[in-house]
Amino acid sequence: MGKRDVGRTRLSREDWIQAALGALGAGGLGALAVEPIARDLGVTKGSFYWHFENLDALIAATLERWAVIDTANSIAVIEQIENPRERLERLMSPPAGQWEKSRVDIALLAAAADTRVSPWLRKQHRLWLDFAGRAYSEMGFGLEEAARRALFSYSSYLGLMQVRLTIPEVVASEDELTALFELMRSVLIPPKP
Amino acid sequence: MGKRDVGRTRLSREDWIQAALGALGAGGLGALAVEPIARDLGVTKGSFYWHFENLDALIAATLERWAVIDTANSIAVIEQIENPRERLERLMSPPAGQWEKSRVDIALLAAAADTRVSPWLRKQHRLWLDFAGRAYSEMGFGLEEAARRALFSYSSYLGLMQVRLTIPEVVASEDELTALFELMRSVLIPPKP
DNA sequence: GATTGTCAATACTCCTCCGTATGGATACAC
DNA sequence: GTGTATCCATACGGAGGAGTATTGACAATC
Repeated sequence: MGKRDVGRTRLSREDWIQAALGALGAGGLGALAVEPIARDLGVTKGSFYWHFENLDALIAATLERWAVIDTANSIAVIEQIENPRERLERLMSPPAGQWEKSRVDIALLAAAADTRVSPWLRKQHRLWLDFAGRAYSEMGFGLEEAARRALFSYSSYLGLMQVRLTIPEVVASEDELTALFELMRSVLIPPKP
Repeated sequence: MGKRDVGRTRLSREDWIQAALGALGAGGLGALAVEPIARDLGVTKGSFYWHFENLDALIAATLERWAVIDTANSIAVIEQIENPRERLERLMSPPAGQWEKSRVDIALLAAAADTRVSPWLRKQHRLWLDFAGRAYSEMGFGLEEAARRALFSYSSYLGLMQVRLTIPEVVASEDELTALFELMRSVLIPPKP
């Protein structure tokens, strides 16, 4: 966010990626630009072009990093759970802790039309859909129905985060948010037999 | 879309708004720019600045127009139905005909961070939420629960359209889309008593 | 302490877009 | 057909960002 201490240490490729993630979450893909980020880092673009080939390289590196932080961090953990219903319940819970993280998700969703992010976004979606689809399948749904439910769950989840970020007033309190996700689970995960 | 016949008739303010809507749906808010649209219309920006004060004026006019086309066309029609369940079912149906229309919706959602569209977007959301909330309320839900269900329905609807536009492969056939919305209704609209 | 490698500042060129100013063209009024 | 309003082209100026090339500062190494 704020400018860093001027004249302190020198920057690494990693610093640029972190700053890029911040810019992406704050201002969308359009904010992922060399000169603005350089200003924010208290540096000129002379630095940037030493660490990266060009802007596209930064975007690619940022997406790559995000894939590790985001999906791997959530799905990889939930995958350990053996009970499929429990997996789905975890999947349909409010993002733990930082809403800043989901800002990046929404920013990427908003940039779905951009050819530099769309292929990457497809992969992320497939991961989620396959994962949720498998859980539904294990719960006894046929393949088609399982895939369909997974897709609908995913859509609802994304839509919920998007609306929350777009019009925060409607989800004023944390309690309201909890209730919303509770409704989501009760509606999308069939009751125990 | 394609360039228009060069040297034909002259343009009206209306033509610019139509072209702007096309650009918005095709390339997002970023494509709502004077010179690109002028090129697409086979005209220079000399024309534009005669019809409009500046770019912001075009954006405002385009949003205004979209509010009429979109909301008035859907909600105003459904509002006539007296049965609340039927209203909800109509609300949660695939957008009639043109998917081009939902492209604009998604583009605007993607631009939610922009201060020129966010106030307008809020109004649209409120319209939808109030409308669906009232329907749920009439079906016997308490105010809180009705509002919550409305919000969740809206989120799901938006998410569904967004995912469909982002990864069309997952909703390959029309039948699959129909099935998806059917699932949505069956899950979000309580069965008849 | 001189050398080499790492990182960043400066100073460009190129491009795209916004907005203005002004004059030219076309249609309509009368 | 002359005049006037309407619509558009041309030619500006200015801003901001992508890249490149060159030089400078600092650190590590030997």
